[in-house]
Amino acid sequence: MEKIGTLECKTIISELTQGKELANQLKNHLHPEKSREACGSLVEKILSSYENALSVLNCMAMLGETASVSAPISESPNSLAGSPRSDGSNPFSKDQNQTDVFKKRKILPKWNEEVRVCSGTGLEGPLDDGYNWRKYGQKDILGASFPRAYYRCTHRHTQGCLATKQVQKSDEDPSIFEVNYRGRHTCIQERLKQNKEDYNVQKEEDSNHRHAEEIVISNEPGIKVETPDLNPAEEIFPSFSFPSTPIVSDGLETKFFLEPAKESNFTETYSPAFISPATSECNYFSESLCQMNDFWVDHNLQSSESDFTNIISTTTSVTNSPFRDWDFTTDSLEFDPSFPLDTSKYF
DNA sequence: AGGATTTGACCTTA
DNA sequence: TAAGGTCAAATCCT
Repeated sequence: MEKIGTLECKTIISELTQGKELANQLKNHLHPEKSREACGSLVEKILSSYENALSVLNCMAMLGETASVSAPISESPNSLAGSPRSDGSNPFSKDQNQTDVFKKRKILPKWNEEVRVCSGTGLEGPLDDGYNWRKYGQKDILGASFPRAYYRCTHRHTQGCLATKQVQKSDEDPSIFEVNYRGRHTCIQERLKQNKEDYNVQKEEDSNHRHAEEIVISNEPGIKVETPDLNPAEEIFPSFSFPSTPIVSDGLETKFFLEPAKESNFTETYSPAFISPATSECNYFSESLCQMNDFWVDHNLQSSESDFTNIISTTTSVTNSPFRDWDFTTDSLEFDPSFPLDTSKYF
C-alpha cells in the first residue's frame, strides 16, 4: 500500500469524519414516510463505509504517531520523565523530545468541567474523577484571582499515561473549580478495575446514599470536546457509533449510554469520583459532600479550531465520571488494539 | 526511604 | 515578548 503521511491521514480522517457527520445530520433530517426505510438503509451504509474507512485510517495514523511520538516516551529516560533541559548537551533530547511534548499537547483532546464544592468541607480542590493525579506545577494566571494547578496522571511514567488536567478556582465563585482535562488515560485498566470494585462494593451498600442523578445525553448545550487537530463533531459522533474500547460495553460505563435517563445510583456510579485531587491515592470523602444537587458539572467539549461546536449536554453529578469516558469517545480516532473491527484485512 | 508537593527556571506558543 | 505549560531540584509527608 502506498505510504500516507500522518498529516495526510489526519486530513483524510477529518474529511471523512465531516462527511460522516453530515450524513448523520442528513439522517436526522430524513422524514419521508414512503422511503424512510430505504433512505435509512442507504444512510446506514454510508455511515458504515465512513466508519470502516475511518477505523483503517485511524490505525494508520496512530501507527505513524507511535513511531515518532510515543516511542520516546516509554523508551527514553530523557523524555517526559525529565529530560536534561538546561545543559544543552543533548540537543536531540532537548529539541526533539521537548518539541514532541508540546506538539503532543496540541493534539490531545480537551474538555472542561466546572465543579462546585461546598465551603467548609476543608477541601483544597474539586472532587476528583477516579483517576490518580500528581500535581506537577502551579501558576498564577494573569487576571485570575487564583492560581492554576497542573496535574498529570500518576501513571505517566509507569504506564505512559499522558492525561493531564488543570484545576483553577473560579473568579466569580470560589466554590467552583474549573477543571480542564487534556488527553486521555491509557492507564484505563487499573481504573476500570477500581471502578468495578467500587461498583460492586457500592451495590452492597444501603440505598440510603442514593442521590439520583440523571445522566442525559441530548442535544442541549453543555459539552464541548476540544480536539485541536480535528473537527469536534467528527470526534464526538463517530465515537458513539463505534466505541473503540470494550470498556463502554462492560459494566457501569454502559449505564450512561444505554440507560442515560434512568435513575442512577449516584454513589454506586460515581464513588470513584470522590477522591481528593490533592492526593494521588484514593481518599474518598463523599461524606464531606453537600447535597448532590448542589453539585453540577458543566462539561464542555469544545474545539479550538472550529466554529462548529457540537453540543451534547448532561446534567450530571460532581465529576466527569461519565465523561472521563469521553476519553474513549474522543479517542475513537485513535488506534485501539481492542477495537472490535477487524482491520487486519487491510494490512 | 519512597512518593507527593512546592516552586523557580526553562520552554513553547500566540 | 508576555503568558501559559512543563520540568526538576528541594522539600515535605507518610
